[in-house]
Amino acid sequence: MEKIVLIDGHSILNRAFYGVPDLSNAEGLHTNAVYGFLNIMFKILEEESPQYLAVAFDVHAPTFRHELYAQYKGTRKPMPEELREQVPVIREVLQAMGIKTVEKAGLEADDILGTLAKRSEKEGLEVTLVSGDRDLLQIATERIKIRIPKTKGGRTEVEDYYAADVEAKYKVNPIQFIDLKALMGDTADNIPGVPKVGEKTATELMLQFGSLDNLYAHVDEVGRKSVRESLIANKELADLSKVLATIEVNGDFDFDYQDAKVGDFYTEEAYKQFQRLGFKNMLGRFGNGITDRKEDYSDCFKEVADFALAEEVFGKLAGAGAEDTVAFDVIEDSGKEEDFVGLALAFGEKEVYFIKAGGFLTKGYMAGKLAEAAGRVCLVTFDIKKKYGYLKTADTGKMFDILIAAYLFNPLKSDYAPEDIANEYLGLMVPGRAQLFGKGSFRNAAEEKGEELARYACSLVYVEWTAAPVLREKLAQGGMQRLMEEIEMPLSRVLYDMEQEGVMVKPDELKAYGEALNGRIAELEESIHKKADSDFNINSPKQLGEILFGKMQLPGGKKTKTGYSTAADVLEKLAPDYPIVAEILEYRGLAKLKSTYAEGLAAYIGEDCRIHSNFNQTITATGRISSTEPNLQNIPMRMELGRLIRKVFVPKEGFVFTDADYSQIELRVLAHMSGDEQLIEAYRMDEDIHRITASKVFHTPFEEVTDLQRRNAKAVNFGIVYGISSFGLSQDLSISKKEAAEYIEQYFATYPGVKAFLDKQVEKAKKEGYVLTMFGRRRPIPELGSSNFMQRSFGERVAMNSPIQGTAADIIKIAMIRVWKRLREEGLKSRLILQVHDELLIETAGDEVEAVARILETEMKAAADLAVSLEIDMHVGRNWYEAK
DNA sequence: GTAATCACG
DNA sequence: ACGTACGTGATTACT
Repeated sequence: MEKIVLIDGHSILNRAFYGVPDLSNAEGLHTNAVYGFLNIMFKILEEESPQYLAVAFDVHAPTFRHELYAQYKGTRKPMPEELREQVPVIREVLQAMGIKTVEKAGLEADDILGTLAKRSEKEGLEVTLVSGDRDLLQIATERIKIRIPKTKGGRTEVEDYYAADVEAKYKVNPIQFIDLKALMGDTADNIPGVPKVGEKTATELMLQFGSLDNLYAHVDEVGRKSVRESLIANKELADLSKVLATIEVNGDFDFDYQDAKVGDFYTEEAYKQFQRLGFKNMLGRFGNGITDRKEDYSDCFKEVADFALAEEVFGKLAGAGAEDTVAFDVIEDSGKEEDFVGLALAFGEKEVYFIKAGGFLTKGYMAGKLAEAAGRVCLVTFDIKKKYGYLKTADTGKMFDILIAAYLFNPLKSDYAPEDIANEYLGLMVPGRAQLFGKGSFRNAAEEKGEELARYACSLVYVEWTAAPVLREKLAQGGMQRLMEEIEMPLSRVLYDMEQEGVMVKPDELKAYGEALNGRIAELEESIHKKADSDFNINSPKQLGEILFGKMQLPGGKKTKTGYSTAADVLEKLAPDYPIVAEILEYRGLAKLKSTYAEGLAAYIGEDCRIHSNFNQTITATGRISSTEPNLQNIPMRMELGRLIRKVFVPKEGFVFTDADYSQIELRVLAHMSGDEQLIEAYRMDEDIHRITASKVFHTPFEEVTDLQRRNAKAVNFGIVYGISSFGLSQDLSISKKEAAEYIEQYFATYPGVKAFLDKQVEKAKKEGYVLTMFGRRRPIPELGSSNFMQRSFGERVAMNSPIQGTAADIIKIAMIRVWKRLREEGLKSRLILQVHDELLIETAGDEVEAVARILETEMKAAADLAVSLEIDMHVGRNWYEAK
């Protein structure tokens, strides 16, 4: 069936304005609302693929409903200037994209949409109506879907309503929804409603009487006296509200569906508009090929097809000197020989080559040539960690990874694809891999789309070669040159080695561990099903919530929008009183251990009996490393049963594990960065820091601090690092918000330097838009510009936390590099194999235990020079359990 | 593909 | 009044 998408122009623009942080283009024109509007529109279009599209706008002329409203309450609240100036802009952009806009004097956008929706439905079209305004829910039917986009946590989510969904949510059908609104009113839409009647009462009244007319016909049957009297006294207001709430569905205007046919949005004109507005990452939607509309460099791309040319290209590489920069990329999906499809090299903007694999280019030959150049020539690539296998050398001094550089420049992005980097830093459009080959492999592309593959490979190294100096310069300007050269680039080499080494696990013991859980899991499952008198799926939060809070009527239901919350903190409160809840918690714990750890880890054990996890360097917002496939940074520790899994992580024959972790590195970093004398002094005392804090905060002699006081002080210490809020602390300690606030106040009175430091971070972030670690790593905080309270508060906490967490991350990275170097330089057999944020694990040769201990101790402590000492805890053991 | 849950620092 | 601790990744259920 054909489909039409109708968009409520002003309402979506409005949503976008308040949902997207303030943006402006080079001319200083505000663009955030236009940007957000287009994002929402593209998302909807991708999901719906309609044949027709139209956007409705209000005309700025008085309308019937405006007048009624004016009689009721003066004039409409004025639009902020920053938004007002964007209204003509979005119209121009839509026009440039060939998108139909509709407006009609005397009709509001709502009325146009209502009319078009009903008309289109009669024409036999499926209708999707996009608005930020719940008013339009009254239009919903089985074939008219209302979509309401919401910005949540930075990204847009869309709520969908067919008629049935309206009923499910509001308990009234779309027609009754008008009367419901008339009763309860809506301040956002300037519908007065009946005083004393809010959402709850209105819903009750609608359920009882079915309609506004029927309600007034039987108004004396209304139970509550105050409501009844208000209804009678305000009948006129109710009628007015109903008129205000009713959307016109028989508007009188012409609409030619041919004008609304979806065509190619990506016109020359639209391109110019997007460029003017500075929407670089949307430029990627236009066409294929490098088309910056100035010069098409792809003319200079060469696919190397004969041996002589290949020799010439490799000769160029061999002839390149220390001052020359060569960008290279290996085109492959895995390290397997058969997946290798070619090598791309760029010696300059106009010297770009793709050498196809096979024939005269083997992987070994390529590796030899690359290794020869490595360390001698400036080498640039994207994601260098994947290429160290070919480069051999451990010296990263002359290497530059544009992926890492782009990450450092803005660590908040979820994707740093080369084509995005080209867009952002070069203002260039290049075809992305997915765009050219979809999900297909390179090998497949080589067979079926040889020409595109060559072009892709060439544009890849072209981008690398061209973007590297731009990024270098940007990093230098941002004060991150040393961070890049001395920390991140060397670290990438360390991470490569760690991935190669992997960690040995005992498959049989892991299997036995998993099987040992089965008995108890089955026992708990049976008991839970019996107690609930239902064979439901305990793993389904939805079913579980319905059983516990619905069927069994346990107290404390409600929480998430999709149903009852069954999270551990909710269940833990019930566990003492309800055996079934305690069993569910135990079941959950065991199921997690079995699925994620016992079975999950087993799937990653290689033929060498080792797990080679990925250590990602360009994921986190703060500078930490992350681990995937599998995540080895969240192996159980806190509970004994889970902790036992660590016994299956073992060193190889003749080796032991040495594990060293920093003692409270974040708090020490805080002491240093804040310069708080009291906190620094506390650390110099070389005593239990939480106990000292408790003693100071609760004015208790050190020796008399109770366990509870210590526990509370510890929680406050953690809270400070997280960007304290009294609510968060109260949740953690199960105390009142007031008490939590008092703890915090006492804490700040004790450590005034800490308070000053945290305030300064927030202030800086508000002024500059970012915060810094000790080593110059930046974390931008766009949330602070938000008009949304919650987002802004989040931004404030992030401003407090990031410098601390990020500096700690910097320090352990430095330690890793230093430890790794020493192990190599001293010719030791021991290897760094894991990092868990504040912890390093070394697979230590039996005869190197003392040397390794010395290296860890020295290098971890010397990684940074702080006002307080860096302390470590170190253990040696036959497995990870014993070593930790 | 997203939400809920829970493992770690 | 707003509704929260900071940073991650894997699994499961379900749309």
